[in-house]
Amino acid sequence: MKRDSRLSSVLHALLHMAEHDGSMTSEALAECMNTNPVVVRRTMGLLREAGIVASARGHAGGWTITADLSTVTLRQLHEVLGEPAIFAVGNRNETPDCLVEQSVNAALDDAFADAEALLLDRFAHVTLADLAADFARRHADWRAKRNK
Amino acid sequence: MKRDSRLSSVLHALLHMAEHDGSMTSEALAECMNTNPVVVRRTMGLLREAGIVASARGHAGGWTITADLSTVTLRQLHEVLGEPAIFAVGNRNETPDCLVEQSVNAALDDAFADAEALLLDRFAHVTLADLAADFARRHADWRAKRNK
DNA sequence: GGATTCGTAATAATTGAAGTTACATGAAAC
DNA sequence: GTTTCATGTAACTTCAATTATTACGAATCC
Repeated sequence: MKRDSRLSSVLHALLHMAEHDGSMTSEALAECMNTNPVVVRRTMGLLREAGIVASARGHAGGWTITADLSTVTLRQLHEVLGEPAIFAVGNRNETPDCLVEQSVNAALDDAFADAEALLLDRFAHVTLADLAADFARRHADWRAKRNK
Repeated sequence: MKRDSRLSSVLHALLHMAEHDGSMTSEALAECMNTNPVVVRRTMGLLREAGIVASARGHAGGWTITADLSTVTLRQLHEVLGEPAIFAVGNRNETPDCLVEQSVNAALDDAFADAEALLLDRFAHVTLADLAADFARRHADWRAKRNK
């Protein structure tokens, strides 16, 4: 399967929107993310349902962030995207009759559950505002280097 | 992407082999794992290169475990399988020019790296002998329940 | 020598994300 | 009100990765 990069994509889009005054069209977002406007609409549509962004049609339409950046966590975004499977490796059969396989599954599930819990906890403590601040830092560094 | 279940498969196979006296053919392993003999050979071939199992051709041929069960960890098996990608989600672009995307990637990569480290550490502390012991426990429970 | 079993290459099936096309719907500009 | 711009969606195709299958060669034992 292809890797799911929607979380990465929406973060990229949201940060661009945060830096941009006014709304941005699907096409503009698609261009700066190297993808397709329809894909943008699909994923941004999920965020709209969650009240994180709003969309407007017609002239001067497009997408805007409606939520406070400091209240939106990566974990929330992960949930909004439908909590896609995090791991690319897993059990062959989730509900096996075979006792051997049950032992194997139990051991693996345990480890995966802990790793997932850690990841989601990390996600829960990173907000869009944090990312925006990190970007501002990088941007300042970049300008300092350029003007040196 | 389809989920990689080779680690699960290999563990299943190894535990069956551990319970079974003598060698087991690819076909027998394939049957108890609900898969194809060729798939078994492919994956077991990697374990053979690592010295964990041995194979013999012809009459009475098949696969046998050569390593001490208490020395083989899940982490080692993961490595033997080529350290497949653990996560099904990830960054859209690993080396972006865009500073925004660099911020996003940095945050995600950080969290993923920690989760991966935890997972591999857990894997490093589980041996085949542990799994065999867990199976023995389940098997005893099952027999007790059956004879009640 | 014949049956059995691994070894392996080549190819197809499967799965789910991502991309594309096409067209309908709604809002602003003129 | 008509044109233009933009979202909303359905349907379909492409793409990437694992897994399954077919086919045949090579080795081993009876």
